[in-house]
Amino acid sequence: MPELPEVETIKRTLSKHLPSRQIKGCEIRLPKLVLPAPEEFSRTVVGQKVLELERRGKFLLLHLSGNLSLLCHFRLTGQLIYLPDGQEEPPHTHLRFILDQGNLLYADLRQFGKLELLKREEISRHPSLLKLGPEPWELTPETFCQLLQRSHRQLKALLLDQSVIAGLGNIYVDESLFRAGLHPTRKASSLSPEEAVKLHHIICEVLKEAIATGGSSVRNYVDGEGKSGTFQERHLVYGRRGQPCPRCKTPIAYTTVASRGTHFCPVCQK
DNA sequence: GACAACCTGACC
DNA sequence: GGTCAGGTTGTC
Repeated sequence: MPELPEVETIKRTLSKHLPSRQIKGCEIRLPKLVLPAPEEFSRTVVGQKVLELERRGKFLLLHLSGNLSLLCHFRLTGQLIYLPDGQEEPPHTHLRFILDQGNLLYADLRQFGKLELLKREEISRHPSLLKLGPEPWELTPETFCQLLQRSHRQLKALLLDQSVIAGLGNIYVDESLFRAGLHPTRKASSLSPEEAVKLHHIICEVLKEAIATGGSSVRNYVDGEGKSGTFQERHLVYGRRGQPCPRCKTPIAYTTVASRGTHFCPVCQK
């Protein structure tokens, strides 16, 4: 499930192939995937060139010629893959951009993702992007600290809130809280300044490490070239329920917090 | 502030 | 054959 490190990896891998490519054709097989409706979407996008790629939180933006931008969100199982000519497309491919060299495919098992074509100036007014909080490393430790101090919410619920801090999802929240030794249900305001600063540092470190290893390939995540990441091999709690805690050997607990499956060590996380 | 809805496949 | 997985939006 693409969170910040996965979307960043998709951006980086696609950036090797897409800039300067021209869109020659567009096949939309799942009408609800796109905005505006398929006919207008297709008519507008065909003939344009890809200029550059940008990531904001879990959103990917493809900036196109003609003052256009394609706003992509993968939700749980979306994939955006550059496919050289003559190669077989992955299952659940719902959209195919035919390029002057190769193809750009959008595949999505659960069909939750969205591809929205916008005029470039509409980006700054888009409701989803307007709501988005800062990237984790754009927050100073002091601002992060104040943010927690002013919230009575559970730590996990706060960190998952994209309007507070952009890019974290279930995997990286669980991993960060374990590494920080903090219980997911702790009230955000109960953290000491030292704990808050440490958590902020750990979040940034975990995300950077995940980007460096190409993201976490749990479920069906692959990058823009269809390749898996390896950060899942470094997960300490996520997906390890019942297995011994790497620090104290207590079985990793699994409960629901903030309506999400939550992995943590009941001994190490306070 | 909690939770259903959107979907399909993997798993019990 | 039922449950669960989880990001976001919309509803209560």
